Amino acid sequence: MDKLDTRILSILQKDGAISMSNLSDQVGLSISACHRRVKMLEADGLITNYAARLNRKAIGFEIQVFIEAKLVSQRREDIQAFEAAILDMPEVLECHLISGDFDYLLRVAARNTEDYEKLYRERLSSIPSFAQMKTLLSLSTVKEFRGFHLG
Amino acid sequence: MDKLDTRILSILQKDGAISMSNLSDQVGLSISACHRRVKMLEADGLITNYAARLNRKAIGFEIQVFIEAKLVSQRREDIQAFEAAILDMPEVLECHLISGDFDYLLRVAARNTEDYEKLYRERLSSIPSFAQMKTLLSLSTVKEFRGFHLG
DNA sequence: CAGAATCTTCGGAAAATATACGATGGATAA
DNA sequence: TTATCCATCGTATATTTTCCGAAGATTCTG
Repeated sequence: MDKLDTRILSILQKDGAISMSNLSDQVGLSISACHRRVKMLEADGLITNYAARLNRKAIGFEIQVFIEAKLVSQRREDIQAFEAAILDMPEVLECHLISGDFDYLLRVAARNTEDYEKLYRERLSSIPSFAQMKTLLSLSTVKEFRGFHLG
Repeated sequence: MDKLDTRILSILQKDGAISMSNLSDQVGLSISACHRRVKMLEADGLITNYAARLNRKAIGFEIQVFIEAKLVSQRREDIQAFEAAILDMPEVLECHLISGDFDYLLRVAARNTEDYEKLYRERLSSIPSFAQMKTLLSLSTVKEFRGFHLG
């Protein structure tokens, strides 16, 4: 991954729908050379996919919450049961196994507070291996993810 | 935003580089009708942009960390100083103002532990309004963000 | 039922993407 | 040093996709 690839990735992170000719101009390559590199970056798995980013509030998700969750134990069955349950809940946008007092950090979006309360009372709390949680309500987004800082 | 728009958004969240003919097939519209709706969704701001998603580890960021941060006070100047500093740090991928014991939740990526330590000792801790933090090291990603669950 | 909205199909121009092929330049080995 | 190989580039060309308008059909709604 040289300077040119880095530059290509930086641009594509910000604008994945840019045309090849525009992209090639910006990195200083011919269209075909640029095209070849992009395909290479895709084939090598550096670019996993392209996606439309949506405006969370505009599509009706008023609430965003981070949840620190703790399990009843670190036994394999409990871990697997919890992770399977999480993977099966589309409202849980992401989930990370973490170090610290808690075991997992989740990110959840909900249309409103009722939906969120329902989710956490009826779905999260009812996972058998689930022991305890701490809710961090996102009051506002100071900085939104717009890609990694390369180079 | 009707059923068709929802369907279009769902698909574009997963694959922002899909061709119009493929997309229109999947939603059951003609190419031009589908094209019109997509442009509308963009113009209305439901779709904010398109982006390439990168494989974090493949591009060399071994470390991902969540940080809960607390300020010395909730005075306006301290808040503004902190947020300005955060916005100026490209290693901080996102930052949310949150409810709870801490004031902010950050997500940070670093190439290795040394880079991370350097970042937090030299850059984060040195923000004047910064008082205290708790690091949640991401040990593994159980579920990755792949878009909101619509409909 | 009438009007509004939205769809479909068709067509063509413009733009973008993909492919083929030859040229250049650096690295390696005789 | 020179020949050869390999990676990467650029130009040119072929193919596909996008964009946008027009005209008529269909669906929804009051």
